[in-house]
Amino acid sequence: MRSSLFLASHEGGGYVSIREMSEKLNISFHFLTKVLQQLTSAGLMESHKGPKGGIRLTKSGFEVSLFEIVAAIDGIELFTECALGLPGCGVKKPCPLHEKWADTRGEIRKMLETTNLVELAKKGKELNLRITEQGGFVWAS
Amino acid sequence: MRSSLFLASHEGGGYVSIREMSEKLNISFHFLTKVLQQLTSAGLMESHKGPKGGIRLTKSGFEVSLFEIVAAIDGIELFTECALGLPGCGVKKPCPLHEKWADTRGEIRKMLETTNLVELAKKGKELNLRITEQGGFVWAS
DNA sequence: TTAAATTAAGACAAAGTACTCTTAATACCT
DNA sequence: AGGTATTAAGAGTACTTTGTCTTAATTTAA
Repeated sequence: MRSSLFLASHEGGGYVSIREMSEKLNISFHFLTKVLQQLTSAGLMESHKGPKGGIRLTKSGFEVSLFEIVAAIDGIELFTECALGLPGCGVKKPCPLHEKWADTRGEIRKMLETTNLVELAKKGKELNLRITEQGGFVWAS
Repeated sequence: MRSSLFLASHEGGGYVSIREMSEKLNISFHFLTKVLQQLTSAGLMESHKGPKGGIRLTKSGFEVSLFEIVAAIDGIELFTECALGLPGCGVKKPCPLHEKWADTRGEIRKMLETTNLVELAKKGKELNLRITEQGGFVWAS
């Protein structure tokens, strides 16, 4: 999410090197690379090798919601599975928690789905909100 | 949660053996024992050794919310930590997601806090809702 | 055409979580 | 008192997740 926000705030929309991003966000280069590979294969980002290469949001990535990022990294099990772990739990064969949990996970999902990456980055830049530990307010130029 | 619901539906309120519960709920005996130890040391349940021994909800355990069960097993980090993992994220030094995530985790917490164990068990018994995989509707007698 | 700068991929390692097993402690019953 | 049924505790194992490292592939630029 932090890397996605970083890229979304990158006005030019050009490629940003993973090395640079890893330093600005204080994330291990190799680890960040792995995460970005996942987001790339999910179609949210695209990469380019070689000098002047790097990574950027795809066109659709710019309009992507936080939900799609979560889904790409963690999957959607959270939003589909029974709170008690019972297989096949649903309206037909519900567990006692089914209804309440369905509501609640719906709220979580709604929040993620209605939160747009670019909006969030814009707000972050305007209000100078932080995306690094140090409270450094590092946004892509 | 399943074991707590099972005990909450146990009318007499007497001790139920872990062995019996593990068989009815289809949970490994040793594993269930560990989980129940956590709930016991959190004060939600009390145990008794020897023949006729077992485990039961404490007085307060009967009025406990799901939140207390979650807190005893998984801790409360989910309800206090920053969605981006930034230390010290709060109203003073917020991340761009802070407000939305604070709202959402509040919803989750509210649901858990306002859901009472005994109520849930009662509803479960009345509507014959399941707490086992097989769709067996096994509630304590 | 070669060197350098980059990401990709997969093997590897470490840490954390979930689960199991063995032994000890305790309580009941005869 | 002694045997048996039970939970407690801690060590141990296995699985999953997280994170790292090495090597390969690709692209640019001189």
